Amino acid sequence: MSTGDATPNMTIYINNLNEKTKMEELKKSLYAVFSQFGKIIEVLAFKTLKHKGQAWVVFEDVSSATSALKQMQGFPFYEKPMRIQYAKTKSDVIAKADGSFVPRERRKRHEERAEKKRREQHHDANQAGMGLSALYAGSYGAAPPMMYPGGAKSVPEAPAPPNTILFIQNLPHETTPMMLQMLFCQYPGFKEVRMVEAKPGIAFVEYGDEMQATIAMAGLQGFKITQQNPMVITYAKK
DNA sequence: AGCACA
Repeated sequence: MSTGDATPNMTIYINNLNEKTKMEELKKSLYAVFSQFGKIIEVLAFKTLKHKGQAWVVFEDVSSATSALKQMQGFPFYEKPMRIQYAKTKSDVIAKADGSFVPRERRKRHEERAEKKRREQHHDANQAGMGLSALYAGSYGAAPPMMYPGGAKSVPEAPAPPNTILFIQNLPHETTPMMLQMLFCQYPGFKEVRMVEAKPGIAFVEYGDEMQATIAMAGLQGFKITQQNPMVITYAKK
């Protein structure tokens, strides 16, 4: 039972990203889906052959990285499930901040004539903006692959396009609308929870717009009300 | 598959 490979780190390493996604778009979207777990200091991605399909998200603290890793594991992103690990080493931004940064050997670049920056600039993580429209482009509403250690399987469900209404499945039968409200109202734009008496185990949750619904889905995907019941969230059919 | 520091 491998619990994951690396030891906890403020930075998560993500691979299996869609390599067709353009860099700025990718970074913005990563920022958009991960900032719910805590303050993000930096998002890094590179287009070089060796680093395509990979990214690093640097959080302000490890607990954010840990919940991001757990909650977003396997999350469908540009039509591919994210694979997330802790980064193997400390990010430079962090090392610079805590004084442990030592400049590494130059990469093998024949040209290194300009050593430029001598003052570190602090990235203000607030300028990320809403990059979520990008997410909607890919068909992103399909039921995500469930890979929860609890072993519950997802209910097969036809892919639905983004919607302001989320469809929640695999709830324990004792779930009440109030319980769901407490969970879902944490996310901006929350409007209401609807449950159908005749159909236990499912619910509908509505948000003001699709972007808000998407954030809530990402945040609560797989959330377990009981150990046996990781919730499965998809967009409701229109 | 591939762990960097635009």
